[in-house]
Amino acid sequence: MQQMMKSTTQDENVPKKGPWTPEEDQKLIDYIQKHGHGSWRALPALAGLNRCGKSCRLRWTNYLRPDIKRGKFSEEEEQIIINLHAVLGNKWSAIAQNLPGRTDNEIKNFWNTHLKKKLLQMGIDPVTHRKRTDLNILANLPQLLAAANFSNLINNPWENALRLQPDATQLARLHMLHNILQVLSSSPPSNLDALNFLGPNFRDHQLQEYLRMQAEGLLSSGQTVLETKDIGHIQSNNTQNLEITPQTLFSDCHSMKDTKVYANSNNQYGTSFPVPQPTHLPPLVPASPECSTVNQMDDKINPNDISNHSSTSTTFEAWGDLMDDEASENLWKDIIDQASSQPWSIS
DNA sequence: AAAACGAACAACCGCCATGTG
DNA sequence: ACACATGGCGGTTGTTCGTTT
Repeated sequence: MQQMMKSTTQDENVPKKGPWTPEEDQKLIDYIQKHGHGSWRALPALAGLNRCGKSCRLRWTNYLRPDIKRGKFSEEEEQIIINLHAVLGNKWSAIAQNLPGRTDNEIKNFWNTHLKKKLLQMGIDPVTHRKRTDLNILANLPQLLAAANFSNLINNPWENALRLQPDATQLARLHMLHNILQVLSSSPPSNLDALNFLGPNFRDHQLQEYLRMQAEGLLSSGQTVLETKDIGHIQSNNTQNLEITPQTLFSDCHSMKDTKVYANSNNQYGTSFPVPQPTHLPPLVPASPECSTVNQMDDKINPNDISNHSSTSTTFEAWGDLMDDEASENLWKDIIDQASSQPWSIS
């Protein structure tokens, strides 16, 4: 209550906060129409407003500007936003430049309140713009539980609860590996050798784990089984030069395959795809955006990625965030470091 | 009728990049 | 090269309003 009083009782020296009154709006409009905004910092005093310059700027750019289009977003605008978001991520200002009359703030709000939900209802992850697969993890739960000794669970529930957590982490890692292997094995056979870029530690340790889990049926049933001969092939060719590209490796992560992005000198983007399509591989999609630790990955999808690979290293950093734990921190750091040092990774 | 709740959106905050002296 | 000012940006919070109980 005291806080309420504080905000309503205006100190002359402290710039006012909160909603703008029609009178304030009119003062701002009048001043800018007569003089232009000039320096935003100087504007409030000159316009007779008890606001900070920043507040005036935001009020003008987001609400009062005469070229602002208000009202509901059209279907076409919706589609443009969705398409651009798939490419640009949360680059609201860049998206706004392709929607005349709409502000970045308006688009951001519209995304957060409408489009995000709409995509979720359609079963599309609003972060990755791919079909959601977080249920895949849930689908594995019965197998995970089966893997744990059920009688022990009854006798000693706490010990088993502690055991189960690392198993889940390991499973997540193996899913990651599985996806990498699938991408590699779907490429020409020589590219399978590229797995070696992950380094001997990774290869020996994780492949063994992968095979073990596969043998024990801990990988989800719909996934392609990697044959042992392929593993042997990988293991026997350590020295071959690498041809793998981020596009190859991440074709599973990003739906950029058929996407063309155009950018003009005004930083305006255009895309030539309707809606990103799922690829043939089981996607490597984080769970819901709200609880995912790899949300940042969507930021890695930007037009620059298409023309060069400047953000590849940060993509691997995101992987690092996902994968890290104390037990195998060094192992995964090795992987990330090695991947980052590849020719296609520009730091 | 009114309290509780949730959706929508305006506004703010903090960080960062850029320009300027 | 450095410090400072300014403006842009994305994330978050606060307020309002409609709906439900």
